[in-house]
Amino acid sequence: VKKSEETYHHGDLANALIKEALRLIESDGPDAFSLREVARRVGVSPNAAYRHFSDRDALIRAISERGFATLLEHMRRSIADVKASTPRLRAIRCLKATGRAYIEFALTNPALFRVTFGAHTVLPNSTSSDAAHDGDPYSVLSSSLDALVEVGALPKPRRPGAEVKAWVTVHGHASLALSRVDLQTSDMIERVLDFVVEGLGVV
Amino acid sequence: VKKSEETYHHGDLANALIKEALRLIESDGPDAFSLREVARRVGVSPNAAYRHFSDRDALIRAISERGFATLLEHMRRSIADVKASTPRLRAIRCLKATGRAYIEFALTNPALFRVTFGAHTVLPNSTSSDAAHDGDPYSVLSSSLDALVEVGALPKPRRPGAEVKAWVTVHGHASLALSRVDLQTSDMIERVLDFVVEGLGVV
DNA sequence: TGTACATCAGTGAACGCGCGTTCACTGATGTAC
DNA sequence: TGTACATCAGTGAACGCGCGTTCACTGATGTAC
Repeated sequence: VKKSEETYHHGDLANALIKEALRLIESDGPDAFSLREVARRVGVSPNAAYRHFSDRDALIRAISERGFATLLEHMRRSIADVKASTPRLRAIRCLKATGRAYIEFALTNPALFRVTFGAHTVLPNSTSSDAAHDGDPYSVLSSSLDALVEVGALPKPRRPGAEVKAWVTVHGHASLALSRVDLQTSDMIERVLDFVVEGLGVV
Repeated sequence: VKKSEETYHHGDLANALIKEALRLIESDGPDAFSLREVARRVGVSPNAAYRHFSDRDALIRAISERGFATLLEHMRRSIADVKASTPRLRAIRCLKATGRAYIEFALTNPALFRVTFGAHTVLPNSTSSDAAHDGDPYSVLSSSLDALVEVGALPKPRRPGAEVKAWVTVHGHASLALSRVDLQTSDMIERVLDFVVEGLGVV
């Protein structure tokens, strides 16, 4: 992987293309993306990409998946960092951590965020709702809401539909913050997280 | 305007281009937009557009402005239709009407919604907050929140920051509903509107 | 009311560009014996 | 350990395409007298 510059065979071209595509998109916007430009930046001929992706769309899909994975990882780390003296406090802070991670991800990777939640993205479905495995961002959110119920911080009757309420609010803040600097301060972020907690009826 | 098909001079080309651009975007997605394609559909040579728009970007900007205007009109009409027996109920329903109009606008004109709130859009600023004139969607929201305070439905201390909370939530629902059919039902829309009202602390 | 002429709003052809994708190819690598 | 050969992962040239934009133009319209 390290001496890849020298060899005829790149070694890890698929990953290199995705990485470079991310950098390109992040610096010049989602519209600047093109297969040729990415190949150019990696230092490879345009059609080399076709060894790894069937076409332009396949590369975009790979980028989008990378986005989901990054978001998921960020949420997990954010939850892992939570410190609290009581289970109730811990559950509340974990919920807020998921939302904070989501918004921070958007602000740190604005273009990737747009691609990930772009027009053609099929989002994870809420139907697979026994979300014990936490394989995607939505499941992580579900679990943290379940935890709130378990510790008695969220009345059971208020549990249904809580995912959508939380997600919608956090997603809206993340989206709008991309073009409104006044929403980017951590103060405003904490405010919306508090709004979610309140609105859900956490006691 | 009616016999425009016959004449050499179109008569209202600027408007015709915007209208056709909207139709194109709505049927084939924002990426399908091109100056040439729009001109082609209007039945005019590609460069005729340059009589009315300095370049491609100017046309896009015009489309985006049209989007804001349509949204604003839709919100106003939605408010005008509100019926209520008490001032308090009226104020609450007006707030919900603005949100409903916003979401309905997004669902009715998904591509326009994306363009209007796209990457390069500068959104109205909350600094011009003596919003008595209601010249943009944000001001309409502000006014309806003021009305809630006036009738005593919203405690004054809860007023600050209410715009952002409401807007963010509604915008998030609108955005996500574009790719999630399960959020498109009027049931889910009413649910998120109730969530906003509750979360704001309306009594 | 009629005419001269400036101005307006379109045409048609052409430009250079970067794109996605395909083709026939070749250098590097891994494997069987 | 050495060699033959299949396979893998890249190259380089070319394609057709639609794009935004510019050029010199012309037909239609409005205005001054």
